[in-house]
Amino acid sequence: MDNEANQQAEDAADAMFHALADRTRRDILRRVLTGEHSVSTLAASYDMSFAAVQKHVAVLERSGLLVKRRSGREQLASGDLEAVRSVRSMLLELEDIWRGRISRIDELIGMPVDPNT
Amino acid sequence: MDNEANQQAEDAADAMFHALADRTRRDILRRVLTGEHSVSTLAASYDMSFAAVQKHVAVLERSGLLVKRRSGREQLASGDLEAVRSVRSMLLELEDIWRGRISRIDELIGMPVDPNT
DNA sequence: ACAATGTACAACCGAATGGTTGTATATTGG
DNA sequence: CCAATATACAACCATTCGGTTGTACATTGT
Repeated sequence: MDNEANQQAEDAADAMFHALADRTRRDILRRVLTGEHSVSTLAASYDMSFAAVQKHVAVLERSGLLVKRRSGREQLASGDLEAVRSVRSMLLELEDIWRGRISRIDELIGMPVDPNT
Repeated sequence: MDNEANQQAEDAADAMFHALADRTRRDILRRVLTGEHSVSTLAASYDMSFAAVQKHVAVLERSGLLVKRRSGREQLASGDLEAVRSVRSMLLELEDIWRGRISRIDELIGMPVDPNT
């Protein structure tokens, strides 16, 4: 597994988790996952400047979790389901790592462990 | 739905996603999910000071993704599977929002959403 | 007893974050 | 054509972040 691609994967993970680590951005993401919203429409929902919301949208866009589409003077944002899925799969991978510990301990101690849940 | 509990949930989400938004911390989490590791052992794996690694461990601990147990002079860290799961469930919730299964966004709209995939 | 080990934490530093205001540039409606 | 709307982006500011070094303290091994 080349370090090249892994590095890019880590960069992507950094960007996505960082994008999710702010409640305003998570809220924006929830909204744009229900359908397209212009940046102005989104901005109207929060108690902060338009520029601040626009920057949050930019962070989400850079992470790939949100996609923008131009329509006249408006920029319509929508959430990217596949990106959300890819984040979830990273978490699943972590859980699989944990399951690896179970089987090892099972071997070592001889104590049968139930590998479900 | 009380804002009290929701606020706490958002705080927890902030902490967990923030903890995950750093590749060193993700790597530490992978290690401690395979089994217990002392902070020194972990620190030896990275090209940075012991204090830096210790702070990363502290961030993970504050987020709940990592738990520490004292054993003599050592502090043994292990990953908390349930916490990882709770993060994954947040992502699943987002995917459910996309599917339109969740009415959840209290304010605003009932935009019709195409319920496939 | 005491030197070595493992951990915690404070103080500091440069860079990044999350917010602001202000300015510039398209696009639209009348 | 012109004013209003929608967006982008720069400059700035306070705070947080990720790293450092240094100090303090408890536990261990000899």
